Amino acid sequence: MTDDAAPVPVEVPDSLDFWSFIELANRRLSTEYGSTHELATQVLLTLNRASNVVTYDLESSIHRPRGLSWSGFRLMFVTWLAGPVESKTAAKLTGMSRAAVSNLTKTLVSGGLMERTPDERDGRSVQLSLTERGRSEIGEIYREQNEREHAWASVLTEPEQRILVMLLDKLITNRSQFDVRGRN
Amino acid sequence: MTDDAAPVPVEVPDSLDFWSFIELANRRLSTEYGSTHELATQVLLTLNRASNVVTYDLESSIHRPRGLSWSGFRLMFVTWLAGPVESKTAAKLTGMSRAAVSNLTKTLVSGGLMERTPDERDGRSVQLSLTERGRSEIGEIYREQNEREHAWASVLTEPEQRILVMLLDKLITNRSQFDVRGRN
DNA sequence: CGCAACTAGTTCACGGATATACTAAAAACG
DNA sequence: CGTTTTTAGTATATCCGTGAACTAGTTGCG
Repeated sequence: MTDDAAPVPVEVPDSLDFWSFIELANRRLSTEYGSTHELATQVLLTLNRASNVVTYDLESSIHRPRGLSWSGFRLMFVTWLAGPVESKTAAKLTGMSRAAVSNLTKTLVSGGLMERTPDERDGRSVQLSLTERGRSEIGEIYREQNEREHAWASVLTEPEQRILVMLLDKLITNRSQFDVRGRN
Repeated sequence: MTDDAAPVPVEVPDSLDFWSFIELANRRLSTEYGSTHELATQVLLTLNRASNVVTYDLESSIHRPRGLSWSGFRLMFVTWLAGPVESKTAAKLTGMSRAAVSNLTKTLVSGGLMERTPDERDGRSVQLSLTERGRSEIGEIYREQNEREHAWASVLTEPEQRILVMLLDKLITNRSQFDVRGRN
């Protein structure tokens, strides 16, 4: 294993970008840094980058122009599809913290897109639902986003898309071997 | 196509979670909402969620405890592997905005992990590099992260991992058909 | 040359997300 | 029943990242 003292000068192509960097990383990690689980790094680096690129594109082209944040969209989307939900459940389904949901809700309620009604049975919890306007907005926004999602996904064939989903599912689901950190 | 007026009450299993929600979304979108590019939604939803779960896990188990943010790690990682880089390039390679790099650099420099030296040829730009300590830190941190990356990735066989990388690459690279929004 | 256009980096105001600590309601349990 | 523990949600402080506006250095071109 190489020591980590000197920054070995290496041919670093100056036309490097977000993507070709992964290759560079791969090369340097294996040749200079010695035994690492290099493929694992590549998988996760690629996963992250793909996700970020797509998310940023959707957020900036669709949601921001309408004054909605990415998280705002997610919360509305979840509420739209999972019916009225407890705040807690919304947090689980969107993958945000409960605090985040609480804050976001405030914004969306004051914007007239969501409603927060106290639960009758349980005095602690709150039911989130969309207002009439919220419902029609999310419908329209989803339609728009879906077109763009389609444009993204279409560079893969349908079988490829299914395999991708399957692999990602497997990556996340079969992870009971170690204790994963999750929000809350 | 169904109208988007009433929130149709539907059996929403109350044991719904982050992952099974994708199924529910799929079902409702196709049965009630009519013709959407449903598979596209599924692909991108899954992509995002997988990325978020893994990122959150790595950040909270490895980087936060050491007082480093996820972005801080990324910036150091890039600087480590791509040698001294201009701030602009670092932004490209990490996928952050130039402003983010500028802010982060301040923190890392004052923490003694990075150095910022003005470029001799171009009076506007700045070269970023790691300090001795930064270099040894990132080496150690990477080692640690890599173990956990390995644990994550190992639920897939090696060929599966390669296919996953390939599909993600394709998803992102072959997208010249439409104009993707990127930072800066 | 000299002015316009561009480029690199920084600063600032803002929104969003987190962790922590808190309030209040419900459940558990003797 | 009453006390303890758990659970739902919210307020606060803080950090991080963004876009936009700004400064300053460089390049292009008449």
